[in-house]
Amino acid sequence: MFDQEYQLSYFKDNGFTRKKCLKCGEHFWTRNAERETCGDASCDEYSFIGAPAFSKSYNLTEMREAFLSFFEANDHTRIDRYPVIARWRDDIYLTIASIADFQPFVTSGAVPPPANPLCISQPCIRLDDLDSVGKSGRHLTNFEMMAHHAFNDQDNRVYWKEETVEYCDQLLSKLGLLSDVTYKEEPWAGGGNAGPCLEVIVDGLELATLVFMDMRESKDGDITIKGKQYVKMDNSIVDTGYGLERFVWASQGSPTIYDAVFPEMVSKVTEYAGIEHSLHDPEYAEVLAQNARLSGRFDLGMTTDLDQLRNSVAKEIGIDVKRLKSIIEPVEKVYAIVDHSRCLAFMLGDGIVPSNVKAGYLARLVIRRMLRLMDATKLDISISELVEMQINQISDPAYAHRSQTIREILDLEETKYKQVISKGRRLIERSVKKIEHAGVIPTSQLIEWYDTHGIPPEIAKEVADAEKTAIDLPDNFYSMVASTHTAAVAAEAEAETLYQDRIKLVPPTKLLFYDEPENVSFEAVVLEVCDGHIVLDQTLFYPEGGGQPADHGVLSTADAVLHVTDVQSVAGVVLHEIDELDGGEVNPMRRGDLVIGRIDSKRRFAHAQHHTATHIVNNCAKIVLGDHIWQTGAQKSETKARLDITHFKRIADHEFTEIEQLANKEVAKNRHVHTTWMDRVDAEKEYGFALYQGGVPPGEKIRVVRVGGDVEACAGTHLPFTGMVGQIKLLHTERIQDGVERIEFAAGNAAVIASQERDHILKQACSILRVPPEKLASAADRFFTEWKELSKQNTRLKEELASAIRDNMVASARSAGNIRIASYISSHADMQELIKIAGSLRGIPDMVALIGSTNNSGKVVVSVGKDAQASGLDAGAIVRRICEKLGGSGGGKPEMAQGGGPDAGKLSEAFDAEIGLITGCD
RNA sequence: GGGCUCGUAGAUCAGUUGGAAGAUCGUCGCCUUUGCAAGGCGAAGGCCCUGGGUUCGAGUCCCAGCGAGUCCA
Repeated sequence: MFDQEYQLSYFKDNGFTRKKCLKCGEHFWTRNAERETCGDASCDEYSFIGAPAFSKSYNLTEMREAFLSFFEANDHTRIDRYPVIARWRDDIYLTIASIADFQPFVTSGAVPPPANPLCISQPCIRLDDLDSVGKSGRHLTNFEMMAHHAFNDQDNRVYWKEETVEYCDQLLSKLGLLSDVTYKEEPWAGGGNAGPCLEVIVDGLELATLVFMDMRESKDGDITIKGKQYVKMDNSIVDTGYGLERFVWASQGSPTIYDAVFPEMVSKVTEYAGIEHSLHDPEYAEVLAQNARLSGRFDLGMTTDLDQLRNSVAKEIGIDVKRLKSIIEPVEKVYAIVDHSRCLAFMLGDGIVPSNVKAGYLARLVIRRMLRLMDATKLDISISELVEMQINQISDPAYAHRSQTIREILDLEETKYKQVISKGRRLIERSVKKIEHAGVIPTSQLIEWYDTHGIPPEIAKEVADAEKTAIDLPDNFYSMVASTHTAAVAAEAEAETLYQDRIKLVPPTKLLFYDEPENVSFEAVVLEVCDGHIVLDQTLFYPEGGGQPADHGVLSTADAVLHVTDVQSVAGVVLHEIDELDGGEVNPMRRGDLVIGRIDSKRRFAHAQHHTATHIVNNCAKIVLGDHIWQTGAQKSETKARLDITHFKRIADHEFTEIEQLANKEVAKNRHVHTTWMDRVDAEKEYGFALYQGGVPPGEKIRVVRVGGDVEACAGTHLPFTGMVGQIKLLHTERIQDGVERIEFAAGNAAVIASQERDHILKQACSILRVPPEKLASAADRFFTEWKELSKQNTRLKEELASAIRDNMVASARSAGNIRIASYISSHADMQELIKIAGSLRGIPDMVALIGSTNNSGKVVVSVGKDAQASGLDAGAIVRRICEKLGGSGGGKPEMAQGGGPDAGKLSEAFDAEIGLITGCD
């Protein structure tokens, strides 16, 4: 496929020939006449280990600089890296490639790139190969993708394949490449785009990928790649990715990428793990080197591959597999720990807050994994220290003032993890003791423990072993867990857009509320009527969006007044939904009608107050809690608003009041609220991605709203001055998810009403207890304590009363054969009292006691002594017989039972009947 | 966004088919001891998370809420 796509004159002019790989059958370009294989990892062994591929050894900083300055010298603009958390995207959590920085708006052509052509070194995080990290010698969770990008469209052609390959070739020789390079042909597809691609391979290692993106996915596309249809795009993008860490590794020729990328950290952690001396052992060195050379061939996603790798390394060196494992596994764990620590440095440095959902969950995943590895290697150091070391290595100035928060987050996570583990151990110990005789702990139990309690099966095994209990832990445990989840994944139904077909034909509605924020009425022409929805040429009605509800109001013509109850924007066209007409009247609006619209200004004003207040509160939360605060959602109404923010612990009372005070100070300053339409690129440059607190708006121009220190891309209606918010009253906080706090508050008149409501509650409570408000707490405390004491006293008294009644009953008991029978009816006793009496009587072997109360409904308790039971009497049966007569039922144990029924008046009669029955039949 | 689990004494947790709220540790008192540790005896300590519902009767079953935990996307 695409054979012709790769016939570059650069190849032909520079001594390259096209060959077919003897092993994998793919085509590649090479200068080396003798080369028969493509050079890819599965076809060739690494040959740079111990024999560097470049004439000079580079570290990360040197290599990055060499790359960027090379492209700068070739007319590329160097741009700053983006965060590893993809704030500007709503389809992915983490930045997985440099091109992700420019998706979706730049790649689609909707927004111009920040520079063209450009070069960047973008830190990326990919957790797909988490299991291979440390073992494969080349996998990293976190890497920097050095890249140069050129964005071509019909008006502006920057460069394409020829230049891209030439740059690559020149860069390699500038870096001092000693070996030969192969360019392997490989069509690329991903994220809805596709195109031809060349993999740049040196000494068995893929160093870079040159993607020529010129197709997009389309159902009726004429080009098929990997089972999907694509069409050619009008624009085309040079998307390259040069693996910084791989270049450094190849230049050093160290056994693994980890040794090349973070040598200091590796040696420090090996030291902490107590294995640093063994690394100097020649046997170890040999094992590690062989393992490194061969591991490139294996894709370690599967356990079988790992076993194969182990076997072939053991064979090569001539040692036992067990011995090999004992040598290599601790080292692999150290590599993984070091890798994870850097991944976390980036994640937390860029502001991810660990959570049980979204990107936060990914951070926790890595944290937990690292802690587990640290346990396994018995590292006597805290996770926060290791991550801090990495932060110092990265030396990003923005990270410096976050280190305090990062330390706190990690220490908290470590504590939480330890709690989970110790809780898990106790849980397992308990269940192991329970099933002692049954034998084996089933896999299903392990899955449940892992799934619901987060207990890793390794820990379960450890505990079970210690308790000498068998455990059924299969190798494919984690995939078994995964399979229990996939069954539950529901298919996402594609939402059908309202009146899609008809709206397509209507021009976008002109939005008046931005330019005329104070205006409440307007004139417009009806463009379209879809049942109860009216489309106008222009409108003052704000359509629901950005957590702000729609405006309400009326649309009137010469002979009709229609109430607008909802307003939605569909692809730029605003639909005004009108209230149902009386008696099924037909919508009187017709295309071309002239209407006068009037919005409910009170409602609009309340929304604006809450919206502006939301920005203020968000900013104050950031000031009080730290700059890891990020809005994850917001909703406004007329009476209150809520704001969800990322925070790693509960908001404390003093923080709550501090935010409230700060917010009201901002209101009092009565600052101007600036709203401007800006080029997206300029706005991002000036304010950063903090703009996208409330989500990412589409389009080249975005509306930037500046409220004091808070700057956000926001389409909502705001007040012109902060003072118009009036007052902000924080109502309460809620933890909607681990790592996400919800602040609820009211603004303006709603704040006054909310305060009044609270006052009212306070007054009510005070009047009930007859205390002034300042004494309410102490009074409540006193009453509660007193109430507890009185109920205890009450219980004691009931016991005393019970024993007095018991004595009376014993004295008045009637004999019937070899049993005695006594009864007692109270007019006020409750169930608890009756039970106490019965309880004190049931110890008398030959006693049958019928105790009842006519308080509210009929209540009955019956006790039957041991001997009486032996003669065939059953308390449960007696109670049931009695209660049936009361219109109820009951039950219990043979020695004591209780019940009741609504018909209390029949109690005495029922008792007599029962006594008659018992004495009669006995 | 979806799934699962848990809220009972200061702590860790039991609590059978719905039928008188428990254990262990800790606390306090007494006995034993020169003292401590340990042991023996005893005691205090509970809005069974909250609110509805079902029921004669709910810690237990159902619904809603609050709080905590965990797995996955």
